[in-house]
Amino acid sequence: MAEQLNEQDLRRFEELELLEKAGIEVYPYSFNKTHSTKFILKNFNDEKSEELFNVGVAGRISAIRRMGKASFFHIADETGKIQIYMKKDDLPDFYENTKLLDIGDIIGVEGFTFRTKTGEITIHARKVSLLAKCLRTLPVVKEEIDEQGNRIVYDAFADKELRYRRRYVDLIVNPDVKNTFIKRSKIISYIRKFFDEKGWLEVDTPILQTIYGGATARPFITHLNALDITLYLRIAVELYLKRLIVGGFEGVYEIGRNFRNEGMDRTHNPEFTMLELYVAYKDYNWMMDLTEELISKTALEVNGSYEVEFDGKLISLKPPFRRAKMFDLFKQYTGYELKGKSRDELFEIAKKLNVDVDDNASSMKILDEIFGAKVEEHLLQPTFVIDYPLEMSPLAKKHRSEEGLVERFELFVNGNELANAFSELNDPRDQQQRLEEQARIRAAGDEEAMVVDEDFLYSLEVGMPPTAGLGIGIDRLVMLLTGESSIRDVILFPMMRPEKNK
RNA sequence: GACCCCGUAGCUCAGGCGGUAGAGCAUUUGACUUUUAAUCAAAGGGUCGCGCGUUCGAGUCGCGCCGGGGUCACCA
Repeated sequence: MAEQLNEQDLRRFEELELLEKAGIEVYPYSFNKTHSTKFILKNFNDEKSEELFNVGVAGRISAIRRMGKASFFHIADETGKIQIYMKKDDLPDFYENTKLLDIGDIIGVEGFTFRTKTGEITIHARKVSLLAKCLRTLPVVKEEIDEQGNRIVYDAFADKELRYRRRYVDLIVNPDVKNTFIKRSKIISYIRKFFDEKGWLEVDTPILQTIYGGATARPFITHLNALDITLYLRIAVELYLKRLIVGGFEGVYEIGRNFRNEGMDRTHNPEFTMLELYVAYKDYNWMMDLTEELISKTALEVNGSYEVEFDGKLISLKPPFRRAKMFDLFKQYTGYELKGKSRDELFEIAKKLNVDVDDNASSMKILDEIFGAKVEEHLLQPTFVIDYPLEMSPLAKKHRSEEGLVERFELFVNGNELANAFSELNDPRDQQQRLEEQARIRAAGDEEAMVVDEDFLYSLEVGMPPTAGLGIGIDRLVMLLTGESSIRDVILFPMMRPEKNK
């Protein structure tokens, strides 16, 4: 991308020098900002305008309308925009310099608040200070409010590549982007509050791990020079949080970054934020109730409503959520009873359903394919899919009454997986067998199968109480609650291929 | 990884039938002391993503590469 200075950028560097020559301190050290623009707009009272007679506001110039010996600016701070009125008579020494101000410059304005003829609350400047010059031309976005009160945006900054690579510009120019990330922050802090009130402990466990586990995925590999060993960036926090349950904590959670060295698309970024929660003495039924409470309350907290619009589809997060056993869903949407079927029978059924499967696919793989092709699309409204086949879930406890199944649920919303939870497997003998089975699959060439973690097995032998565990993909939850359909729109700095210098 | 679409001025986009590049905003100059997509007048600004080829001539056609978006696959 162009790092060169264009005509307009050159002019800005020139203006900086002209301002400096005019005796202006172009990079001062601070500014006495007394009010936010939002506060002023909310609290200005025409009857008592003297209350906001001495204000200091600061922000970035977003619009300029010069009219000879008077000018109107808009400046934007974190909370919003406010109009500034500058008049030559009131700024005798500075007014000439206002010609050297550009859209994007950061200024501080001291003055009094009034309402213009056309009714807009405005700061009448008594003193204007340059706080930082914007030396790079920003996209110019113009806005109009129509009679219905709708915001019409002209020439919005729309180039996705530049918006992601220069998120700071995106944030300056596209106010909705800022709102998305404010909402993201609110979602995460609400979840913390919700868990903290339950008395559970937020913990930090290693990101650099000698053995990675807790999920099936390929890791990022790195090296620790001090010990000359290979380390992996974590793909999940599961096994460490369970060790803490063994250690005697009864409720622990972690909200943190996981790293998976796999494909990137609309719902996958190589690093993503995961929430995991483990609570002792509980099972997955209890966890289902909790998940429902958490998701619905979070929606209400940040959106003021259980309803979410996604791609024009209306989704209701009002509890209770639908609960359906996995094999009942298969029966409902394919017409076939798949429970207890052999691998070859499943293969035949998949063919009849026109689901593409590899000739040598395992029965798990076939079930997964059929689920993805025939069932997921029906799970628009929140649905707990319950009781998965054992082979798909090496860390989940065997079902108390159903042979071949585990006590596991996944929450689907809008056809996407949002949460995954089990009654955690705490029998070390069973866990050992399952991990050894994973190791066999791995040896047979599946790079994503799990690695045996001997210390984790040792911890189970020390004894883990019955425990319920939950994982929620925070990025996907944020997507759901903001209506964004790309994970890149809910991650501030999404992974991008580096630009090549030409 | 496969396929489809896109890449033209700082931004948003037009041109695409091959003849040497256009609009709006932004910028510069001038006018304007309550404007608000301010207005009016004039001017400047482009290796048309990069490279190779076809052609008298390529932004336009072909091939390759780079970057982005989307669909699928892989994956949770």
